[in-house]
Amino acid sequence: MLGVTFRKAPKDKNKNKNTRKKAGQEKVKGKSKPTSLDIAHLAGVSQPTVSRALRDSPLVSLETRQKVQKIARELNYKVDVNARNLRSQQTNTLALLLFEDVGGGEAFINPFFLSMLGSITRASAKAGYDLLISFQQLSDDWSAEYEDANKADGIIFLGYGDYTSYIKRIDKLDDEGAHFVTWGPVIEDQPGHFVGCNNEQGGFLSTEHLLKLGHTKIAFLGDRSKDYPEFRDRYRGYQNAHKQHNIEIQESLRFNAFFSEESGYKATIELLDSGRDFSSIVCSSDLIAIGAIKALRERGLRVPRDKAIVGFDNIPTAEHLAPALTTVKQDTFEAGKALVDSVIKLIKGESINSVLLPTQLIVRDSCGSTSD
Amino acid sequence: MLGVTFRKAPKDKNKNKNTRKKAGQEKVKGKSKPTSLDIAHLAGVSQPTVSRALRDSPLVSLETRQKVQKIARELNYKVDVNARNLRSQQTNTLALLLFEDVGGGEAFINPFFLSMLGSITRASAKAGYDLLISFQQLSDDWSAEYEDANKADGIIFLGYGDYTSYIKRIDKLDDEGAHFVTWGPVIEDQPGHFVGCNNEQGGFLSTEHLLKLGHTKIAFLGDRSKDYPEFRDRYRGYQNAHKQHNIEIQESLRFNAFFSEESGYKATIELLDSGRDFSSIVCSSDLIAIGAIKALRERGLRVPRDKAIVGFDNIPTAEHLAPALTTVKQDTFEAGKALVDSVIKLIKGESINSVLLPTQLIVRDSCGSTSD
DNA sequence: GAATATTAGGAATACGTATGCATTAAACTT
DNA sequence: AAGTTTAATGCATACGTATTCCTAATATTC
Repeated sequence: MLGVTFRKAPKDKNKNKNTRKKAGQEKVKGKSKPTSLDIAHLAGVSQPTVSRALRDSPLVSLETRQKVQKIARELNYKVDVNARNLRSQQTNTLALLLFEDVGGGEAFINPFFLSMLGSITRASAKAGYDLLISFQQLSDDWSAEYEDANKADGIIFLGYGDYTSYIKRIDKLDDEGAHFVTWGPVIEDQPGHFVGCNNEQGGFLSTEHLLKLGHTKIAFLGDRSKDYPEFRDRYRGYQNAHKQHNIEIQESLRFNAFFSEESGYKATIELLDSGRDFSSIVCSSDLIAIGAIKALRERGLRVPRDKAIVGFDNIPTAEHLAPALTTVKQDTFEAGKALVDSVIKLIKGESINSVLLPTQLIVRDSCGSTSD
Repeated sequence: MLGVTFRKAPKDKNKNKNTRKKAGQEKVKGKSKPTSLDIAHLAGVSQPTVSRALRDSPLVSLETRQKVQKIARELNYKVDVNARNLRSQQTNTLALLLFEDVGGGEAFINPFFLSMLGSITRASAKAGYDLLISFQQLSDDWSAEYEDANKADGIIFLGYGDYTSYIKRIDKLDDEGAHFVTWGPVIEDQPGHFVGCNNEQGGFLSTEHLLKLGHTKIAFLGDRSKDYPEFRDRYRGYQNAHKQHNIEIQESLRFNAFFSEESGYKATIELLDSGRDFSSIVCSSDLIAIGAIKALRERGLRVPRDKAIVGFDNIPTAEHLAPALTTVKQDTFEAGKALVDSVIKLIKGESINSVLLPTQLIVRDSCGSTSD
């Protein structure tokens, strides 16, 4: 019973074990990879039994299982994922689609997303999924063909702002029953599920911090259009904080700025050139804050002595800035976990709700005295 | 000839187009995905013809090709990559294995690698390959099963330093004829191909910069073991620069530091506590430099007035540090391109050489007067 | 106008796995 | 002791594509 014999006489000519070659390129040193059939022969069992044994199916006797697994180990056998996926119609892979409108070339990626990318990678590894990563230009005619083509079981969308430009596609995805989760503010009337930070709360925290420090003329740097809902929500927080402190908002202190250092710089210059009176700035992102600080410094203004600054995101650079930036932390670690958890639940057919993560104020030096 | 008729009468019962379900989970809204066979029927041709037509094979008449492609578009057909890969034995996918010994948990990823990750992602997208990303702990019993399991056609290894711990596996990979490229210093006697920056040149540039500024007592913060060849090479550059300027090196100014801010901090404290005389520090990485600056500042020393500092890597934070960090730039953009190019060449069976990228000194403020 | 080359497309099959069903032998029931 | 359950395994097949022949029809040659 233990004799390792071929149950099936090897089919005369075409048992071409070592003749086979990888299509095209010559793998000089490569012996062809072992298959479950090879193991079956060596173990004296059938291929299906090998398949079951390798996955520890109780349908196979313990003895057989161990024998098969031992042989597999010796041959350094690895299941061919393409065959497995094809057969089982699932891939055990998540796709991460990162939307960022870098103007091609070597423009650098927003460090906040880079952090997210890191945490998502970790989370999906921990969950036992492979992760496929891809950049998409907003301008592209992207087709989220990842699930259509059976490359992935689910999709995570990552990107700032202008989701409107691909909402129609999201609609289609939804129709097709794809499993996807989008990073960003929860948008009520949109299909799909969202994971995002509580931007309104964040805007509230940072503004309140300044108000408590006695500031009353607080500028706001962010976008005014509806294309960037996270900015809109941060502004709402800014409004709420003012309301709660009975301080009137001056609309004229609100300036457009987007995600880059440059835009923060420009907006601040505009603000300064406008001649309007202000003592501090709430920035919608850390990059904007960096630009703002640069502009202020150029004009001979010191932070926080002359103007106080708050950022948003808590990118790695924030703590090393001079002055160290007081900012609102988005917990990328938790966010990554939540995104991955959510898609996986979707894949498994469980129903989920959108997730709203809390934000946290990180007080450092850019607002001056940290009186509480 | 143009009549769109079924060449083959649809096999009685089992043409179960819409009965089919994705194994396991119910895709409530999901119609089953169209296959090449579906298109074949609609176009009145055979499945192989569809396969050829979709890839614009000249074996198919232009007329037929267009008809098939039109139908495919209408059905939103996407080739099933698993089937394709299984059949063609290639995946059009690269695997990026990132080795970093984060102590589990939320430890953050070295920003330099994050940049590399970004550039590799871009480069591989540009080359038409999907990218599979995965973290590996050095301590793990990792098995680079990506190519074995036909998940990827080639592998990129990314990581600092201690490659010795997995060299045996690399050996095995090499034996198996896997296609892989490793980021890091070229190691002569190791199998495989490398892409790396010219660390020796970088070390030379930074040290020379200080020497030209008149410094003669220059400390070096990096690793002394052989486990981190990049550090060893940077030190060599440090030595060469001294030699060229006829300045004696003081071995006692060399301290161990690895990749973290903490280690840079500790090393600097040690250095200060040793009471040895020095006027500047060459740091083996920007993170080390950040730690060093922090330590100096704590001791009431100012950079660059009291001590000059040079870093290595040019991470995004470097320019925002106070003072802005003079450092050696590793061009992550080019590096990503080179890595991807190299693996792809390997996959295509072309022979390649290891690549040594030039480094560049970025002069900012941390070394004081930028006399030339 | 017969022989040959060319073109367009189909039939058959392989890629490697997972699963529904059938089969056999052993264990258990009454 | 005959029937029934259970355990362990094999058979056949499907997943969806790409490729290697092959065939038929048309175009080309002398």
